[in-house]
Amino acid sequence: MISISLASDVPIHDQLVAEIRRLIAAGTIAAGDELPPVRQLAADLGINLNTVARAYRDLTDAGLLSSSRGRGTVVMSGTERPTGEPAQVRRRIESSISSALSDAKLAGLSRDQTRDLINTMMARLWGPSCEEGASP
Amino acid sequence: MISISLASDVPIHDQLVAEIRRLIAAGTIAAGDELPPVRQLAADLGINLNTVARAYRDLTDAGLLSSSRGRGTVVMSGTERPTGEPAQVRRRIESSISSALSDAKLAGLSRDQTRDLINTMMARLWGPSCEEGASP
Amino acid sequence: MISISLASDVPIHDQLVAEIRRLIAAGTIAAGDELPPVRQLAADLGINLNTVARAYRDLTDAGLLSSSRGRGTVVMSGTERPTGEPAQVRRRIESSISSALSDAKLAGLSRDQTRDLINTMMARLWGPSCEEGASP
Amino acid sequence: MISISLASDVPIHDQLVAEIRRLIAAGTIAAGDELPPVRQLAADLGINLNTVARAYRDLTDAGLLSSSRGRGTVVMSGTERPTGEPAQVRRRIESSISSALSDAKLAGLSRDQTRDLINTMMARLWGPSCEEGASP
DNA sequence: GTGGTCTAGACCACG
DNA sequence: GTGGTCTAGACCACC
Repeated sequence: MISISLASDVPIHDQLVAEIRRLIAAGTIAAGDELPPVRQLAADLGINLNTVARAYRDLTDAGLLSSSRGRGTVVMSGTERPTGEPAQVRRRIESSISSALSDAKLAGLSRDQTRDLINTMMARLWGPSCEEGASP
Repeated sequence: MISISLASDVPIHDQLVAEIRRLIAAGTIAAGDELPPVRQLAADLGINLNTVARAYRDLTDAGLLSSSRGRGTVVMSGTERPTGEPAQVRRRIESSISSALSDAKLAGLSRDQTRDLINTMMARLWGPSCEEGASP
Repeated sequence: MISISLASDVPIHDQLVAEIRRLIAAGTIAAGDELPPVRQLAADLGINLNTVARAYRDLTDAGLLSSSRGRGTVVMSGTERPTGEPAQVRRRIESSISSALSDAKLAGLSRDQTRDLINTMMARLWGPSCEEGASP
Repeated sequence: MISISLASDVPIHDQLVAEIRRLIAAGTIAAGDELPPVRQLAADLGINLNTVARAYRDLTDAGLLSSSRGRGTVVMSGTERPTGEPAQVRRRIESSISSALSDAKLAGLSRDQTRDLINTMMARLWGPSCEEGASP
């Protein structure tokens, strides 16, 4: 369920963070669900314990996970997440999307390639769309 | 041309980096173009000189800018940019988009809200689309 | 009696922990006293049940509270609290105060502002001081 | 200049963070100053490289330091620090001081002991006070 | 030289 | 069993 590329130049723990965030956003893992123990996930992915621990810690600091010794790591309920004021949230999202799109264009992707990529990934998060299958 | 929010919780230099990346991706500033001196940009935006310097440095590290004493700061041409292998690039883009979409969903944005936001920002990068609106 | 700011960037459960610690330290709630059930406190404060539960858990882990099913959550007596060796305690306190003062100075508070703030908060914990004001 | 206790139950990297924050707040190290390389500080303190690296990273994330490969770690200028809105800052400080005072009282320190301790540590941050030497 | 990352393996505290 | 911390030592990328 979690896919990691050891060959990527993106640090493994950052990839892990992104993957877990994606699973939470997609609802694949929900508030209260337990994440696999660091040792097990590390073994499954073939990476070191500390690398997983760091990803868990980063997400705990961000308020998405809650881990405690002896009790495992669970997904926090949505209300626990410090989102800040609506305007701030909006800005943060815009900044995040702007970066992603600039990344794509700078890498040479065309508008349509980028749109396809985004549609694919939105489908993974929100479920398949009714709009995109009909027109092309 | 560059918009910065001092109230945002996103670090100012990160906002600057995102904005400049956007302008480069959009072609508003092209390879070889000179960026304003750090002092001038800092004064224009009402922010600290060091903040601008750090943004320039981050972009220089990323290979998008080239600065040297006396020559100012210029945009590198696309072909000089170190992009890495195609598969790596693809992964990096996917990772970037995945994070942005997860951000949006975790912040409570609906699929349509996110789609609208993306369309707006794509229009700023690639020009207005023919699909989403009839007027332009 | 407990004041929480939803707008603050300090995690709500951390605010709750600090507030309850303050009430215990001030003697407002004493050893053996029962704390309100998580559901009630959550409803009173208008926050999520899990948030209160986590605060109670953190305090239980720290040895200040004791909760068990059916008995509710009660304040532990001071003698039962695991404090560690005197030297360790001293170090921990110093570390805690050092952090607080550094926080204040880094945020731009002057010596007098910080002193006033501390005096106010000491008065809430130990009762009004004879030194700082003539009236009480 | 930096003092660490290996015997303390406070994690070493947290002690390091607190110490460096203190030095920055006290002005002992100022904006633009370079911190010792991770390897050197680790050797000086007799601890591991990674432990120092983690402290540096935590402070970098917090916006107090700026480190980049090959260039060392420097203290950020005050304007770069994301402090947020005044009201938020005030709340954060209050929360920090409240915790410290509760710590002290719960550990059994008297009002006077706590006051003395605070005066000592304020003197280290803001310089010796004129007020405290005269009366007792 | 610098910081950043990852691995391997150990110990601790908690439940 | 869990997560948290620390050590030792390696490699990388950057300057």
